Amino acid sequence: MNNKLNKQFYTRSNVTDIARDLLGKFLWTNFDNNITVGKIVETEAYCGATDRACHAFPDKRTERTEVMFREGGYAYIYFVYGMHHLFNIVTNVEGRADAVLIRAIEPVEGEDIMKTRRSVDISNRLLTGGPARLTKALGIDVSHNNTKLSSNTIWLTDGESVSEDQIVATTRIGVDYAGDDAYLPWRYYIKGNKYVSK
DNA sequence: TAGGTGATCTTG
DNA sequence: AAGATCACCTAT
Repeated sequence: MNNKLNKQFYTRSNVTDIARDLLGKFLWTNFDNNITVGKIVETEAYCGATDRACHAFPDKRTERTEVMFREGGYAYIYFVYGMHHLFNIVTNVEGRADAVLIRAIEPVEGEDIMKTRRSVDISNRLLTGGPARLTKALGIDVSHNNTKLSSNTIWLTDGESVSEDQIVATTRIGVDYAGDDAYLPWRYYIKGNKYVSK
């Protein structure tokens, strides 16, 4: 359960498969010997070639989206609303701009460090449920953009297996600008998990 | 439910 | 060069 996910996992071509498979996986960070670990419980898939909700649509290379065109297994982190850092996992082969947004984790290790970073003293959804809450809890910000996810600062491991009947697929959050693509059921979460965002 | 906050992309 | 927009959170 602590095996690092390998390149074969990240470079598969179907981003929605990867978004589902990421549920239950463990996301680790180690900054200045502060180790924090969360179980991924909510994800969203984005596809640069076909999906209007994706920053890289339609295969548009800009300074910001360049990392999404790399081969799978890198971090795409961007800054929004003047204050929030959102963490994505780049997938597919080089030249295909797909990514999975991590929307919620459940604390596994280092919960006290997470509380300190978040400046709260709570042990519920408000600690790590929500894409900006989890990056803050894990100490991730845009300076970690482009990090290879087999590094020793940010990485993923096998975690816990999640069966198909525990997975809910529904529409993505905050993508109303995407026209019909806003209705794609590309948000996935573990049914009943308390850390899933609202 | 509204306001905060700044990078990014378009000319709204 | 300026203005709208934004894969959100917090406190009212």
